[in-house]
Amino acid sequence: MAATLHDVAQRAGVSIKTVSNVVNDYPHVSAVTRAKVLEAIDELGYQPNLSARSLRSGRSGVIGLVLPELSLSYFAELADAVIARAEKHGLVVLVEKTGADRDREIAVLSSPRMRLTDGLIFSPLGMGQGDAPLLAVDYPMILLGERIFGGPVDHVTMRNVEAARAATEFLLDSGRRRIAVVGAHRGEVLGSAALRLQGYREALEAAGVDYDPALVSHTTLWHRSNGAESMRELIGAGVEFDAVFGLNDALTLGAMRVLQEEGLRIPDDVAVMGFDNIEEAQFAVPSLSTVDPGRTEIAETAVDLLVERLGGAAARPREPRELLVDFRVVARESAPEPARA
Amino acid sequence: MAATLHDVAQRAGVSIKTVSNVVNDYPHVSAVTRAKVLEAIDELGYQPNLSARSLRSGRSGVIGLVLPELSLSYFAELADAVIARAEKHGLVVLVEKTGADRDREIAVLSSPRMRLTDGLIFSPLGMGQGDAPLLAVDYPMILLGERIFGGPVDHVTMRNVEAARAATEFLLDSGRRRIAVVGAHRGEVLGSAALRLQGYREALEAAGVDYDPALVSHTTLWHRSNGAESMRELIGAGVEFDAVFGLNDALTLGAMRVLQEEGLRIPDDVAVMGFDNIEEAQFAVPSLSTVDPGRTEIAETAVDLLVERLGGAAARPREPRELLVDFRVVARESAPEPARA
DNA sequence: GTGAAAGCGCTAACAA
DNA sequence: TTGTTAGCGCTTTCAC
Repeated sequence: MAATLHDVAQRAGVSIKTVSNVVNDYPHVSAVTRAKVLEAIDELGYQPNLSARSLRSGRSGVIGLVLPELSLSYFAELADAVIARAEKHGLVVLVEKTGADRDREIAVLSSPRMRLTDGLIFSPLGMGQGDAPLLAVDYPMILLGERIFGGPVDHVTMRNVEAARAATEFLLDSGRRRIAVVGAHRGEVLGSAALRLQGYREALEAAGVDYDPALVSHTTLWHRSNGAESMRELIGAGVEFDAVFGLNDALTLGAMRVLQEEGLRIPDDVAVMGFDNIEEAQFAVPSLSTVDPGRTEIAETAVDLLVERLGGAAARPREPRELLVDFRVVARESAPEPARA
Repeated sequence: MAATLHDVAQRAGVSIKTVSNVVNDYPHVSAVTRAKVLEAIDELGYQPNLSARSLRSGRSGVIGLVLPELSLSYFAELADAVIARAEKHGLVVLVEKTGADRDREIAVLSSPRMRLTDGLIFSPLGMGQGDAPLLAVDYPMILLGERIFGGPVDHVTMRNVEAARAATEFLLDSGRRRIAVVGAHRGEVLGSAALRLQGYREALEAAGVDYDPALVSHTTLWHRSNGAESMRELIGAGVEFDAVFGLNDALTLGAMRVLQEEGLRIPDDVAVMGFDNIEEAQFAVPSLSTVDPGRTEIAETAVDLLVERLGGAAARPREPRELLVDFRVVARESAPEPARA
């Protein structure tokens, strides 16, 4: 049986409260008493019972992280960063995955299994703008992603439109004019796909290049296989293009693979640009030019904001906040830096 | 304020115990009472307080997963599978990462932050065989990986030696004789690197091919960059080889990239074989032949064993168990199936 | 089939 | 500076 505060108190010959004070670093404890207590703690191998502490204090020291899928590199790297940052605040992370399914996302918001977390970092992929009211939960929550804007909670996200626009401009600057897009979502107005496509269109327009819908291929998911498939379709349909902008890196890597199968040279025949800057992009063949959307900063900001919300009601901001992190275009072999005039 | 059992009982006009019975699906409750209670639960939006339940019952419904790093694809995919399987058992997963640091691994074993988990799935990378006694913790634990064997806990792992031997034999069968190895760990006797190297040597010996230490390159970590670096060293040293066996996929993909930078054709000049079968291997250029070590099965077995240990003491096996999952060699472009006689 | 009461281990008033 | 006491919300005997 594990030792309790009681056991420690008995052994040290003090009251349970004194032990509690020592354990919680309450300052007004005499050095002698403290030493006695610490010794007893050591001898008994005492470890506080977190369930009890949590029941009593209403705080568990656990935050929840809800993601579509951990096997997608983007989310794996995000989770890694969240866990690292949480640890700095003395918090541990409960990871839940939804498979990007709207119903499961909604369910998790009111799931009792999540009740033992102090707050949530929530990255939906199935829910949409219309579901925003559902985010008005009675615990602290930080929203990630670009499925819902202006909701009732803090929101940390990337500059999708601007970043996609910059990526497209990068390709335009290097002389490309027929830029195929991989990974659009049909009928989507918000969401990463729609926003990035919008950035693409803005860049074309600014450069006076006509938008050609034939260049835009649609997928449901954003895995490597979807990118590969889209690229086969584009090529099969005889669409001419001199560049590809993939709406995320996984898609783009899949597409790049098919380009090479087809004997197209990268970047000579086709320049390729991705989005996400996952670690893999750097070691692909050829290495993938992409947009670094500030993933680590998103993770860290999300944790920091959540911790703020967890703090005393006094320090807690009343209004939901919208935070945008910085991005940058990373030039690699698949789309080298254009020679600037 | 959230509703409690008490509130529900009051509203339904029954005792707190009856509500508890309904919540816990205790069978002997009359249909009328049950309906009344369920209605009250619904009206109040009652959600059980898991901290209280956990304090009282001694079980939290949370299991811990301790990994070196979530951003390594192998572990990300492992975590994904663990979370999926845990959910089937109604459990949620707390993920902790250690950065493969021995001290942090040891610390996490007795960390109070882990005390609110019912049990642990533990994948160390820094601890070694000598640390086996530290695994004798007083909560259920399942050990993964190949750093410690014959320890005091259940252990689920892959057939490293046999799988590496099969991979090497595959290369030998396709006529390769000078097989470079990427990712060995100097001085290691146990651990994935040592075991896989052993399999490599066994295959060579069985085929009557001499072992040449010059072909074996060493790394500390197993990231893409380490594989790339090793490959540059091998080539720089003028070592001749007609195949590469990378001790994991990430390493191998890094190495493969350098091979291509150097103008070597894969598999014509150099056949390449990895280990892990991460999703990326399938979409690399060229697609990577590799060993599927049964990652999903490892994850699922680990969760299932842990759940068994979580169960009543009656059903609990007394002796630590050692489980090995099946592997298979996956032939792709980087090392095609040899033409069998 | 249902109720009453005890207590899991801890924290936070309040007292001393 | 330290001790006493009352719960946090739930499960679990044990009666009825």
